[in-house]
Amino acid sequence: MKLLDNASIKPFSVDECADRLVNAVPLVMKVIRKEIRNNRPSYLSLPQFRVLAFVHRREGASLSDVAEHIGITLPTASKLVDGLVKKDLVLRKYSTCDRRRAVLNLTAQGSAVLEASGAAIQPGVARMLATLSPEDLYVLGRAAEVIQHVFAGECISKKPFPANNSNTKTS
Amino acid sequence: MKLLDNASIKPFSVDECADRLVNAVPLVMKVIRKEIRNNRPSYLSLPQFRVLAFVHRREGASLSDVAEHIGITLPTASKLVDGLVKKDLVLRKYSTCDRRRAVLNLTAQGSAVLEASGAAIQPGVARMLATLSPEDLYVLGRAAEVIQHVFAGECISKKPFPANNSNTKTS
DNA sequence: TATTGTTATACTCTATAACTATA
DNA sequence: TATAGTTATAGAGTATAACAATA
Repeated sequence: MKLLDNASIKPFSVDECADRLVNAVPLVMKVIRKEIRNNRPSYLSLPQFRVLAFVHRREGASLSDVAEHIGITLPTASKLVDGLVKKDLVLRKYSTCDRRRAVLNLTAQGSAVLEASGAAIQPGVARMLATLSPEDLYVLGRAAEVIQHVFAGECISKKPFPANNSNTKTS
Repeated sequence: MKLLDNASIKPFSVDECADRLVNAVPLVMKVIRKEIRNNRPSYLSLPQFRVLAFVHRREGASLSDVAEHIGITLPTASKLVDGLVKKDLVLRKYSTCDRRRAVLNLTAQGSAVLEASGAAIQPGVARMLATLSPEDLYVLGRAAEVIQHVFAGECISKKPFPANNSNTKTS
């Protein structure tokens, strides 16, 4: 598929592109954060919400996975998960293969809470885009693809995706 | 300037575009945050860095401006600024027109610290983009433009830009 | 001995409530 | 009475250090 009219575009340098990205991305992030804030239950802090969302994406994740991905230390992750376990949103078992390793999963209630909140984020952003031309929408959609391709690696744990091990026991 | 080969593109819906944005933007944000973390002086916390950067963008801003923009309460902003003033990075005077209103400015040292740190963020992102094709760079650059256009309003205080009032006195 | 996670401790960030000073 | 900011208090998030359990 031919995307651009190559005869007429003036390409951006890597540096200029990075500049623009550094300025633009936080603007979107601010809206996303606002939506999360407004739509999460009041008893869930933002860091807890992030942990909950991560466990959703990576059922069976270990505490180290959480810490590494969210960018916090192990003790902090431990305490955040403590809170989620107390609220009955996350189930913390320990792997029978390696009994040191925690195996985190959402409870039914955790899934419900996350879905209810998460569903509200996208529409908030969509409202901002409502007035854009099809061409602008296309540019944004394609840019998101490029970003996924280039930046996704940063977001994936170096460790293999944890098998959703059913050989677990409750703590 | 003709940007897209309209005959061949399949436009994204607003919803799909929002979906993609919600997934892609945090990936870039994570890299930006990492760069900030790695390049700010160790005596500056991330919230303090954000306040410092805001005062840089809005010399003469009030405490309320800081609180509203960063998304924190007035007492929190007050304490963060306290720390910056103690570190001699921010100067807090009070307007002579309205003696309740704080007037915040960077000290020479504050400017120096911010510039040194800030300069390092963009190259970190640029490194991620090094392998992209000119076409992908173009898409990212254009997307940033669209985002600026649509989302910039969210980031601007509703109040008029504070005049850099020289009629101030030290506290 | 190395790895996974927890506990202890201390500090920053954060908000709500109550207050002061100014308008 | 309303607004800008500070202070008091309490709770959450954070990291480093020390520890326990397991591999």
